[in-house]
Amino acid sequence: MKPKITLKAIAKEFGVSISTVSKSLKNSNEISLEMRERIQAFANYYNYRPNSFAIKLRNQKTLVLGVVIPEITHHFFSKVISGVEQAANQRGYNVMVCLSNESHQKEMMNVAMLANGSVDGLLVSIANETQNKRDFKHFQELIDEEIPFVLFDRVEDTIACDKVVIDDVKGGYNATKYLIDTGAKRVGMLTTPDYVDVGYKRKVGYEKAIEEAGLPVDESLILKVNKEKDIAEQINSMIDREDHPDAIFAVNEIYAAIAIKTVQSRGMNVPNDIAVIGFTDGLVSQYASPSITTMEQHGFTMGMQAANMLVDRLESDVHAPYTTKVVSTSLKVRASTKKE
Amino acid sequence: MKPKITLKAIAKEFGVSISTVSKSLKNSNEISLEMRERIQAFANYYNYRPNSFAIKLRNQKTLVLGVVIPEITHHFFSKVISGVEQAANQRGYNVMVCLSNESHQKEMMNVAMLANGSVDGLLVSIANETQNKRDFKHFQELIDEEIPFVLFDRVEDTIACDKVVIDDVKGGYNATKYLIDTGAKRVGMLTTPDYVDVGYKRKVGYEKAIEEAGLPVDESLILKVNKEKDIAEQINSMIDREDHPDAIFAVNEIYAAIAIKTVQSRGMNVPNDIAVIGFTDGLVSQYASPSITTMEQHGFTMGMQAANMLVDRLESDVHAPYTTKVVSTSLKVRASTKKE
DNA sequence: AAAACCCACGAAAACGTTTTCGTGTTAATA
DNA sequence: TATTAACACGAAAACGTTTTCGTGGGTTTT
Repeated sequence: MKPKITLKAIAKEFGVSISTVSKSLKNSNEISLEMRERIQAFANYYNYRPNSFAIKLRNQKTLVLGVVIPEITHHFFSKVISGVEQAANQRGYNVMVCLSNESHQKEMMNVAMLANGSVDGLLVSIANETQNKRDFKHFQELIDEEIPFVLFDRVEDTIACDKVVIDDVKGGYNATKYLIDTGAKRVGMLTTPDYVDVGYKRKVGYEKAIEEAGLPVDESLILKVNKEKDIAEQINSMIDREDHPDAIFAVNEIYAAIAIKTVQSRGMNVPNDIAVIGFTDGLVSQYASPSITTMEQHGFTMGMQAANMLVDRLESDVHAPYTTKVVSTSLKVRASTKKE
Repeated sequence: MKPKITLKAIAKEFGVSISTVSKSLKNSNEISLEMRERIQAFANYYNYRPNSFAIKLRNQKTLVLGVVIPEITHHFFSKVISGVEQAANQRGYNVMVCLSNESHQKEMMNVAMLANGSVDGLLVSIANETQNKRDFKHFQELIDEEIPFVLFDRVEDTIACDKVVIDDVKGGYNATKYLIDTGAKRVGMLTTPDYVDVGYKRKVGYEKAIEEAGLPVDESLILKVNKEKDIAEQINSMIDREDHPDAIFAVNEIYAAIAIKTVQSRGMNVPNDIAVIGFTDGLVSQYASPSITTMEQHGFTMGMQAANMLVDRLESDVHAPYTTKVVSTSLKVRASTKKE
């Protein structure tokens, strides 16, 4: 990198002090108009830009927000990033993205790295492995060091901080209720292991809707998908029975899409034989055949909210009480479910 | 943020100089073992971490790579980010992501911002609008300031820098040739306006394959999709004719998916009546019905390559001659095309 | 006993800003 | 004419680190 021009160099050029140059460039009327104009013209010509490290060292602020997410290739998370980026930019901040790849180890490293002066605050969605191990000491360190952070989507209730969450219980409830309202009598569910917070909550909502409708909760219709094994095969075992469900609530769009393909491959029709509803409105839901009815998660909104909460705390009262914002889901009816 | 402990504070605590503390923490044998141990224990207890701004001010290095991409919600770009992130991390760098949202203005702002000391170098994929306007002066500024950068995927040949590209001409050629090899006689193409570099190149490959097969190039079968208008409608106008194509090469997976839905909605079968091949192996291609045959772009590989090129330049010879790496595509056969 | 050497540490510069507090000169006021 | 005010600028501290170059006191060598 070319050595950039500094105040010192300009000062030398004009035979004045550094302070004079600094003030001139800030257009301080402490300096004579003539001198100001000459220095400004010179600085402009040489494209002077203050050294950002020097500024940051002085201000102890980076104007950068750090984001740690489990996976960037999930449509939902990329939407969140977009939202974070937009809100951050509007408020004069930039965004640094780190990926945990669902690894506890990598999440800790990223958090530690970002907390170590790279950013003013962070936005984190917790990795599955971290939720499984229930090891949150890296967040405790943030609290000890008084570095503001907000948890979003995949949160942990016991951590004292700002949070932005989807109302997953309600989302699960509404999705299931919609299936029941459109005629389903036996609703199956494709979910994650219980340690995945959002999967668990959606299941709670699912069970609530089933019970409210006076239907029996059949544990054999709740499949906790093991991502390590063949997913289609696991789903197939639910469909390949006499008493297969007549509707399926999938906890994400991928499971929904695989379910649809599995149903179709067995010669059955979606939604007539088995209706399917997903979660997260990604590209797959839009372009699958049939297109998939789903619970929209509004990731973009969530990202904006989270970023704004963080900047609010950064710029106003750092010790304000913590709040939790709930972003509600909304039903997007498409072709994979029956009409009311 | 809690005021962090500094060398000065430790020095005061022990009644020694700052240099002694600094050296002790670096375990320099200039300092007596006893003093070293006492200081290290103290620093450790108070969780001392050097102030990163001070370090950066001193070293004039950030160990951060900036990335500017048009859209993060494109699966291809999120794959690239993953690759960049992994390669960067392996080599001790972090990644800062900025989105241009296909806007020329925002791209310029992001590049200027990142170049202004936030990062050691950048990775950019050019926004459509920039390609359309052909205004690349922000890159010229990077060159003038000698800030290393590498362009990837959406590049501009006239800019002097390192590049990583897909062999789009060959990809377009191979995709088209595969359609012809599996029996197509009239191959249509869904592409972008010509100013989108990658779309243009894929079209060149398409035409080459058509000509080589001794088929006529029918301009009316080449649809330059206007993203502002209803895409399905535009595609429909190509299918809704007596002499509709018997195969379609779509320049991305979204157009491919929409084409499939459009064909199906007209009561025709994919691939028997019209075969469809896409570009980019995203989730849509995997989960559409039928699943979509496509040219894999290997975004992850591309990201890793680009990041490594950048770090290589940063860490070794900054004035080495520029190179262009070509990442080849590969055909992923699925169900939207006929078998050979 | 003089010369050389080692040890353990400190002073200070450097990185580039911003900002407070002078200070010397000139012009306006009493 | 003496006092004050305005003006235009400079010195220096502060942000936190690293590193070079001393230096004083003690120990070992000839």
